[in-house]
Amino acid sequence: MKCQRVKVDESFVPSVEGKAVEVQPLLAESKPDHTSIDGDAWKHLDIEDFSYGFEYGLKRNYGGLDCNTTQGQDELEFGVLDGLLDEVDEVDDIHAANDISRACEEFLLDVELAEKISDLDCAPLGRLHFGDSSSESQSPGFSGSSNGVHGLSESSIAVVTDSECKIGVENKTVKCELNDSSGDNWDYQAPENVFTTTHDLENLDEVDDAKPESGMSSDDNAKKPVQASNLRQKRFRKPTLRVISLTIRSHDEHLGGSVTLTKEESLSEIITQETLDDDEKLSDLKSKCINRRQKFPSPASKDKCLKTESHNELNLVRGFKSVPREGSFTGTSTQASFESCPQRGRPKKRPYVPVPESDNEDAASESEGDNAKRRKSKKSADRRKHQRMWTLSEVMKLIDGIAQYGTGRWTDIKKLLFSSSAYRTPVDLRDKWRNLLRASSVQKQKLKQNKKEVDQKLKHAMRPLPKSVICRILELATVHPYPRFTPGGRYIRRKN
DNA sequence: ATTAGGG
DNA sequence: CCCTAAT
Repeated sequence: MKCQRVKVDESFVPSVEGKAVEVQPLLAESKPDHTSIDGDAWKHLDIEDFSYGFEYGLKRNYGGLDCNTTQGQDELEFGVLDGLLDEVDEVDDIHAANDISRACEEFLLDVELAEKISDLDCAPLGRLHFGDSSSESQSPGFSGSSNGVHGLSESSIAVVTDSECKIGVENKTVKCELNDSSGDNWDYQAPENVFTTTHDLENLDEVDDAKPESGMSSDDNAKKPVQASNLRQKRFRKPTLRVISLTIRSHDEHLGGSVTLTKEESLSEIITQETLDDDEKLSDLKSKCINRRQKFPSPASKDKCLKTESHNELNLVRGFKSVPREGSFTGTSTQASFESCPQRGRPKKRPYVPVPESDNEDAASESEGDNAKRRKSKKSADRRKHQRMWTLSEVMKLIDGIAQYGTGRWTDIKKLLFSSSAYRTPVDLRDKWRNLLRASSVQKQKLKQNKKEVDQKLKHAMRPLPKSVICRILELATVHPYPRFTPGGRYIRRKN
């Protein structure tokens, strides 16, 4: 097994060194002391390890056609990554190495982000790189995972463009994933769920409406049906993931703060377009990315930024898995069964609530017993926030619920619309509504000013909400005034 | 137990 | 999100 080699000799650069060598300069050039990340995983775990495992996972996907990764397995792999984060030193056996490799499948989801980013990068910069980069890289794009990284050292832009142009469906990406994820993101075997209700489509339109604001180009996005090839392409591009992440950052550094803001905004917008079920999965990643940009927007704090960048990227992967697959479940036909026996609400004390909380699926697949054991042995929930990002779909569900029940019946809304989300207590819903009110009113004022330039500066404080959503919120705000008080000052419940 | 409201 | 007070 190749993975053994990696494990045995950490300094050994495997045959995929094209990757490792290419990527590292990027890291090195901006962060010379990348060995001193605050006492954690990255101190011991070098890029090579991941790159290698990365490719391994890729091969495994296509060679073994291991697409029907079960939720439980993902769960376990997530745990493995978690363990890596916490105690890399304990990666001391073949199993561990194997786990690393398989855990890299998790980059698949990450790639979706990368794709969106690449859209961003491709469009504004033009397709200048199309020709040269494609000719530059190895012919069949998919034969090796290294090609995606090829040429990174020369021009990170080229890499992005390359990956995108190889696919040749540049503008289809978003839509495809929307459709794809509306059904089943993980096992591609449930085609009947691929197309969801018109409600989702509505949402798509709404997001699209808000999209032009970012000034980015996804204008000619045609809503094309999902095709198996697209799904495959996503996997093929897996290797570019990390590179693209790095690329974005490097762009920011080179081009300066203004661009950073733009990217941040667009990024969140794009990610928001994830389908309503899928974005649940993406939520954590989204928050990670956005936070990352917010935290280190200025090129000044380069070193620090980079250091944290790597760290965050690990978190990113973890966060991805941390969002359970229940989203895709609830959004589809299986929802009924889930709702019939709603999960008991999140523990009253809310101790750590390892975000995944997909115990049902987890228990279902008992394939990797040792892995489970490994995960449990680690205190994996250490750095995990007991916070869950609100996704656009959730927000819209909440808005729908408020439209139905008005404000003040949060438990009802929770039971009816968030029955499948063990997290999100009624209080959470209310808090979120409160925040939405504030945010929407603020954005409305921004709309009046209509100063995009100045606007952007302030905008990075809050993640832009689609205009349509803002409208609904404002509308609801008038219909259901939040503090619902009678003239006498007493709170009244809307009867219904 | 649920909600309002402040931190 | 968390906590507390009020209901």
